[in-house]
Amino acid sequence: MISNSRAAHRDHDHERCQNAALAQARALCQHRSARLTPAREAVLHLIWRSHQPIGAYTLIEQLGAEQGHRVLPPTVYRALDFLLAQGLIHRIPSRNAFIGCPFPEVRHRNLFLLCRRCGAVAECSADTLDQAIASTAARAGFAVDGHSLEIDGLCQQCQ
Amino acid sequence: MISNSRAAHRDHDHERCQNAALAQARALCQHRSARLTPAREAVLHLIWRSHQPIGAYTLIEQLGAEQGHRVLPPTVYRALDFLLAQGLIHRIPSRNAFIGCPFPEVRHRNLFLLCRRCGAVAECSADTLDQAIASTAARAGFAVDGHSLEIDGLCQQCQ
DNA sequence: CAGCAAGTGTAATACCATCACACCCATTCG
DNA sequence: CGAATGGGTGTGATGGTATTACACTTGCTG
Repeated sequence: MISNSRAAHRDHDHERCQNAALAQARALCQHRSARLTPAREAVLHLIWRSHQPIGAYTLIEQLGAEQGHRVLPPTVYRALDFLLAQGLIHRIPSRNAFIGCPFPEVRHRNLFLLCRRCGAVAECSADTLDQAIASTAARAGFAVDGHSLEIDGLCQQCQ
Repeated sequence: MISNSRAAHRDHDHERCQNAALAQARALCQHRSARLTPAREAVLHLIWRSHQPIGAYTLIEQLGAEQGHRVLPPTVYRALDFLLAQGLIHRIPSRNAFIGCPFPEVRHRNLFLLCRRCGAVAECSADTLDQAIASTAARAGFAVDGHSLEIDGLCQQCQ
């Protein structure tokens, strides 16, 4: 099992957390010959400002403020598409919002822990859970491509 | 484990399936003293016309056609809110769409099997999976309120 | 019958996402 | 060298999803 809940749902040195994520993203993109352009990196940076999922229009607004001029939706959505394709971020469907992926280098299936009080989202991956999903689907004769699992509740610090 | 995948993902007498769902909804609402008004029942009926999730604006359009006059969004959203609160339907976040619940009388956690080919959605509930989710969350110190699990893939008939 | 709560109708608006087209720029290759 | 190509970006318009605010009705209840 991998998880970033100890960071996401607690006080921590987020400056460091954020810088590590960006450094990793740069390294990964270089390795893949994927172009992490200034626009894309700016969006990733904004997403990593917190552990709360952020909406596309908030990004548009903040990016506009940063750059001193109006930013239009496709600019941000294109950056988001790239970051999603590279596995650097995830979309949280129930929130129509985006969150940085703490494990972009590892192929994994996701599980999000969404705290209803602080709003922070942690990401986990657990083999036992993947197996339970696979076997439940198998019992219905269903061939699994992928899944999305969001768990709502209270993180340890907010209980 | 409960599941409606044998019906949802196969040919079946859907007329019967639909009538059963409506009858059950009426009985349940009566038992709870919840008012299944004509508007609400009309929306539920439209949702049960198929096993594919249906969007709010499709409902608005179809309801307008049925009633012979323009229907506005709040009309449908209010009905949806009621049906969701009564557990008679579910929302599929990744699709922004709604699907009838085959087990409204049973308190359960949901798991949806979404077929990418035929578009039909089956609902399952499995204790082993609930336990795996609970234990994974527990390892992160997370107190679970509820969850949403969507599994994408191919149903048996579409493989 | 007054007061209240639930349900409904309507217009307007907010929020989320995509399309279509133009332009720029770096790379490639004749 | 220069045309062709393809990826990335800027911009206006549009499409799709959901909520707010306010007015009105109806049925119940004190």
